[in-house]
Amino acid sequence: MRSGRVRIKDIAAEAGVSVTTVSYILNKTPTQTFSPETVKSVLDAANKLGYVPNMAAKALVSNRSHMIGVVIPQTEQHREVMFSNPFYGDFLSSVEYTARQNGYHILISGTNADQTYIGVARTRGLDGIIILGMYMEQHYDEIKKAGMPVVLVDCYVDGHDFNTVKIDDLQGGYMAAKYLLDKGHRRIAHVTGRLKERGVNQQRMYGWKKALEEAGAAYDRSLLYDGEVSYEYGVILGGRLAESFRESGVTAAFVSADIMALGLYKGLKDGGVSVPGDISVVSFDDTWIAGICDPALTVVRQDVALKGKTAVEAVLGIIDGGITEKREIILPIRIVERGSVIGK
Amino acid sequence: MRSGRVRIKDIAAEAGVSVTTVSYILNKTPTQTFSPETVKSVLDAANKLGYVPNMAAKALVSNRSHMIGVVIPQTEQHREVMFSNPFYGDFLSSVEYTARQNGYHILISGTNADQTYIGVARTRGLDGIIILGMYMEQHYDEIKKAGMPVVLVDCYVDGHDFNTVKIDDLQGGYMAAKYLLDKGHRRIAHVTGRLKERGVNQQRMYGWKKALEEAGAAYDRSLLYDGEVSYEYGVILGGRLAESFRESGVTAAFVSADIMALGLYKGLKDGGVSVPGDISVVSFDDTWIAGICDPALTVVRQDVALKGKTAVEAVLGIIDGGITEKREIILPIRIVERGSVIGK
DNA sequence: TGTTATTACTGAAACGATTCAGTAGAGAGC
DNA sequence: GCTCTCTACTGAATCGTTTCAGTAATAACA
Repeated sequence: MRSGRVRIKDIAAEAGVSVTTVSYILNKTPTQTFSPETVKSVLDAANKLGYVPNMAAKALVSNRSHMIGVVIPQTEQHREVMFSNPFYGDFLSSVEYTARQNGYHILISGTNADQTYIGVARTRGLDGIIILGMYMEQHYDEIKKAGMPVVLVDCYVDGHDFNTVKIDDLQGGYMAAKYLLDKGHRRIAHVTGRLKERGVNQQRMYGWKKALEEAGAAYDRSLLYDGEVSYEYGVILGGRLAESFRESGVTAAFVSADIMALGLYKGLKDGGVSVPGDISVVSFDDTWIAGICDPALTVVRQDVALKGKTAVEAVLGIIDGGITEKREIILPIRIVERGSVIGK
Repeated sequence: MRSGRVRIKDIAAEAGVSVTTVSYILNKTPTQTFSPETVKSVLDAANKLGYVPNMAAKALVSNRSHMIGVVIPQTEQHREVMFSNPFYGDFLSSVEYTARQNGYHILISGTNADQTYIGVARTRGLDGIIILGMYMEQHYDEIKKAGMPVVLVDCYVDGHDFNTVKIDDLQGGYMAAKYLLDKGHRRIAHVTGRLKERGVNQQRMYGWKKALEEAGAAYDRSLLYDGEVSYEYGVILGGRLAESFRESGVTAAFVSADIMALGLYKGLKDGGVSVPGDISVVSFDDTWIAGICDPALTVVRQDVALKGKTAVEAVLGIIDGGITEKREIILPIRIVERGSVIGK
């Protein structure tokens, strides 16, 4: 049943040339020249026999797996990779596509206790890795030592010399709050998650705070709603916001992720608070769900697909040797106005 | 900078034993016995040197890559793998997790014109593949010939002898329509996509039709709304449904995917038709978005995570040689009542 | 004491590619 | 006719494992 594997050796026999010749011709090695007839006979033989290269053998000798790893955060309660998070989904679609266009495959993996991702990466011989939003000081040395091309996405840990792709999250938070301030809002809550971690949310919060302070608008701890970046926490925090709605005087909220914003909608609605009637909402990211809720979310938009593409190109740039110096790529963001904000 | 790779040979030298011994000890080969001291010295040496196995070499000699491929449908307009589709996202999370628990990694890939997935699978030496919802008669022979462990998920093409994991989609459609009929609805539209393809949607439609016919309820072509399985098409079809709402007498709709149901909500709302006030909606799948819309969707629920887990276990069963006969696994479904249906 | 098992370990051939370091023959230049 | 350069091609080592087929030494059995 199992089709006996065709090897380069079989092609060589069929075409009456050496294994070396077949390898050179199949790989179109530019430094080697062959007569058109030889080329044709090798190609024909390969075709006729149904040759399929063996990546394991290629990888072993060339030390190139043509795979890049993608590390996606997991939380403790969530032992699975969160493909369903729209941000990760959009990002991965783009990463997979760009990699594939360049002849690479991606190996997505969460990490578990007994295996660090870098261990997997070395075992699998990954050519490079893209690490998404990891709070990774503890892994820094290990990664460094592995000497593997690495691109960090959305990483705010410093003291490393890895290449980075990100947006200006502080500026994004600032834009969001400024936008609401310009619309006449004065008490603007911020709904976010994992604020203690040195990540994008912390930056967005700083931006929000900065805008409030600059405008001389009230800023106090009670305006800050911190939880997890999830729909469920959006609901919870929305509930809290609704509860204190009357006395707090809050008229707008800046939410640091679309998925939380949807939860917030639900929490507010259940608490009898309407969007944007009672509270205007600005969200962040502009994943595909931002457009499908009601009212559609006004957001600070980042191009997640571009981010994925850029990350792949960056890691490929290191792998192929072009890029050697440390580089930080900051992608643009902008406000996209939809229906979740009204002026005050 | 780059840490010189540690090989088994280096461990052997360090521990003063042969390469063979190291290999056996590291792999805990059950047929081989060694003295405790030897075992310890090898393990210590491996640890001290920071040994990381080389999967490419392992794969080359053992013909096992410990990777399984996952094929996710792409459409023509969508050249990227649709991670963002909640169904695929939920499925992949589960597949990745289950695979990882079993020491496997998954290779997700779309296909492009010049490379069939099976070609990738053979080149990469994948140990097995999970094919999701593919209308794959044209690939049947190729896959068959590759002699690779395959599990088909949600596949309704017959004449093959591959293992299959699915639900009873016809029964699911029947349940949805029956549920609405029992609630007193008589004119029940069906909103779906890619009906011409021999896939799950066709089956669900047959089930819907069967229930209508059994109940002696009206069934005519005008009740059928066919498009693509996407949010956008949900909006379009919702718009059409809203347009003809007054004269059609439709009071309920059975939608064949959550993502379309969300679109339908939007289309109906824009057309001035309310859910469930004017039209009750039953959706299908129960992905994470089914609970977050308003009103939350009453759905025919399938356990997508279980489906992913089952698919991985099935393919692992073939790989490890346990399962050889053709098997068809049908997972259970049930109605989950939420807020999108009212009685008539 | 001689045969047979058992334990602990090893040598070397694979696996399927790549690529360095050639070689043989033809043509050019003088 | 001699060297030199090119073109077209090849032999063999190498990548890091696994695993078959041993071997030598000791223990068990008759």
